[in-house]
Amino acid sequence: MSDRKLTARGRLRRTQLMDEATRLFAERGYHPTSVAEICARIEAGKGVFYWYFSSKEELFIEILRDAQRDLRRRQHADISEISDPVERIAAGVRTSVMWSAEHRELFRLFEFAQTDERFAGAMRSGRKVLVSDTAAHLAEAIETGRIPDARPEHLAHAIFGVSSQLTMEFIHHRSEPADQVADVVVAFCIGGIGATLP
Amino acid sequence: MSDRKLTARGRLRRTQLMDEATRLFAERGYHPTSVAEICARIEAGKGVFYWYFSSKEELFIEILRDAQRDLRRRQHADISEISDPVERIAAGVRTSVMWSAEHRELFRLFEFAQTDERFAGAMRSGRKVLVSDTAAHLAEAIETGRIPDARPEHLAHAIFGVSSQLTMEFIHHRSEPADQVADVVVAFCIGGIGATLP
Amino acid sequence: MSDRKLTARGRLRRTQLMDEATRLFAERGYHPTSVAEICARIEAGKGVFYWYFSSKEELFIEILRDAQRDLRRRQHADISEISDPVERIAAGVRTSVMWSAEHRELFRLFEFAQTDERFAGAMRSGRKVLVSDTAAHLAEAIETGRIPDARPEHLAHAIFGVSSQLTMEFIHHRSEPADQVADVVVAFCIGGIGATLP
Amino acid sequence: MSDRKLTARGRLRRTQLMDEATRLFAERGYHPTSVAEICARIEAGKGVFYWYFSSKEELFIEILRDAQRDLRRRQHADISEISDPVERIAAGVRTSVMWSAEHRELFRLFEFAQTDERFAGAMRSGRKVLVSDTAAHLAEAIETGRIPDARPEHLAHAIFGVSSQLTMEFIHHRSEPADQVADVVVAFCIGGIGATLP
DNA sequence: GATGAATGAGTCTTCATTCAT
DNA sequence: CATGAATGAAGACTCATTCAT
Repeated sequence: MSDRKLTARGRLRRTQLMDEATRLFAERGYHPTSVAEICARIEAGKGVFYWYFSSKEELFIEILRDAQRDLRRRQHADISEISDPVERIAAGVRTSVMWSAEHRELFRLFEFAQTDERFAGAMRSGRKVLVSDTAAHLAEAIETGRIPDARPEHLAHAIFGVSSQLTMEFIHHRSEPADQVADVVVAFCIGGIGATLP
Repeated sequence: MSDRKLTARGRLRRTQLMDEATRLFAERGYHPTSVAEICARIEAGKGVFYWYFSSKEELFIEILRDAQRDLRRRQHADISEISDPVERIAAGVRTSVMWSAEHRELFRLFEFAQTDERFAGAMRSGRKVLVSDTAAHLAEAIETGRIPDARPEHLAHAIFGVSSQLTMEFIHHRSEPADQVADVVVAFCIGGIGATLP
Repeated sequence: MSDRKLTARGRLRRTQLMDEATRLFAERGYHPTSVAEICARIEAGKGVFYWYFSSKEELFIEILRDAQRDLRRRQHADISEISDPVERIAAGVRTSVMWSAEHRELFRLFEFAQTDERFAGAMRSGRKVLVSDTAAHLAEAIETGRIPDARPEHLAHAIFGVSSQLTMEFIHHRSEPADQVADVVVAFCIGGIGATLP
Repeated sequence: MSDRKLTARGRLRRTQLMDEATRLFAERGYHPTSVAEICARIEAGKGVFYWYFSSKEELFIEILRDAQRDLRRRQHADISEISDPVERIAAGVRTSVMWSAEHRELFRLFEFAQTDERFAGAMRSGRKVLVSDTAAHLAEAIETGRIPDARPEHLAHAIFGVSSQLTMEFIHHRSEPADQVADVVVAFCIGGIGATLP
């Protein structure tokens, strides 16, 4: 389905569909959003949807994958030149908070996706990638004695938990400035892994 | 609805309904579980359901509230006699991890509830209570100079995030022993708030 | 589905549904008839249908089975007391022509069912039963020297073909009197198997 | 539509379309086969279809007509030189069985076409032609005293019924050799009309 | 208190057909 | 001639909810 060759206009339509769906899914949830409504919003017949996606489910998975890919790309870009592993972790965390602040809708989708059997798999594997990036830096920090010994995976998930929770509560619900929240997250995590920043 | 006076048998029926619903909602999600199925499982007609609950939505909210109440009660019991605020926090965290380990299904329900407009409100207020308990201990710790200055609410949410994430990943998905995971959570959080335990 | 216990009213509803469906399927075909229409005709909501049948397909198969069972019952009744195998065959053929004359709609359903993969199986097994009844009489006739040797199955199917075709053309399309058509069928078949009637 | 002047390539495309449609209709039925699928199979856009046929219905009718024409042509060829009417009938029957054996798919299409209002008409008139060819030979046989008096049309339809049924069951389903089945058909029919072959 | 039955709006999806390019 | 894209009516089926008995 997603491998069909599309014209320029086709690509546009497909993107419209994904954007609108993302918005609606985030606003009212996956189940309460109907295919019909997504189409209506972009002023297209119900049929277009099925020209570009084979099912509502497939569309959602596609959105999820795209988003995870995007976040990861950005983290790589922001981190690549940093040599100290702890600073790398701090930068990665900051990036992820900022990204979530900018993509409120995608963030919500991630939350939901974790709770539905059908998408939990896709989410888990996506999260695994993100988390194991962090875990690698942590392993390096432990080996070089920068932080005390511990299981990198445990720490990486803890970091992930802090970022998610604070982003959701303070950025999305209370609209505090994203960079200040990021500071808090970084501080907590650095303390949590037993490191100090110069 | 919930204030109706029930006979002993009535109370039993009601509890059966809630238990079965909890199981099914956790297993396959709220939307994919139909009222008909819940009733079928306890071998009752669909009418029974509407005798005890005015809607599927109400039932779910009731489940949520019960669960939050239960967790809080347990935390109070486990904490009440501890005088050091940091130790109190540690004990509270440990309790919450253990509780989540024992109530896998309720934990999943919490996750979902956060993602649906209809239940997010109920969840937020419930979480607020839990979190503000922790925040109170943190405020005390800050005032008494046990930990460096910071916004208690920020820290409380960070703690909540670590507990949730590690519980989900390591206890529910990977089945690591709950108390060991609790140790990790506690250690990370103590470090995160800048404290040390004797 | 079909094993649900029904009240008197329930049984009535179910029968109404089957009758109306039979009529519509026969009139315009299986595919062109929608579940919605069947329900509308008996002035019921779309949901009733699915209370009694798990799918449109299941309903059709049920109709088919009922009909085959009915025809067979009637043949048994009409034949049981006849001792000469050839006369038994003649009587059976006559019964089947008369039955088809009376149940024009069911006859049409049989025709269609043969052409659709999903129902061909059910039809084939139903037809097999009918045909093998005839084949048994033929075998007896051959053994007792009443008719020349030949494969009973071949003959039975030939008889089946003659009945079907003449019923369809002359009774259903041209409305000739059923008993006269039955005479023709019997005469042709008796000649076909190489017998003579006293 | 069908009278449009086509280039060589156009004729090829049109034939491909008909062949593929015949195959698919026979395999899974008329309704379950979509225009899109037919086009996909010959690797053409959906537009092509509507360049050559004005509708799915028209295509099907065209297939039907072509087939009936072909069968009739072949019967004429096989019969033309035979002077005895009974032998002519026997030869015609044999031809029709052999043709059906070779064109399994078309045979299935005929069966279905009879059951759908839209095509029943086309089928009936086609069958009428075939049957009245046979009826003519029968009339001659009756006039010349070769067989006992009876209504030629009745007999012709009976013959048709025997051929169809035995072909379907023994050739198409049980794969018995076509010529042996043809022998059975011929024998039964000769007996049925009260004739004997020298 | 409880049940079988009914309702009908709403869901996803399919498909014949049309049309701009 | 051909294609990719679009349309939207129609279809099968689900489900929360209601109600007569």
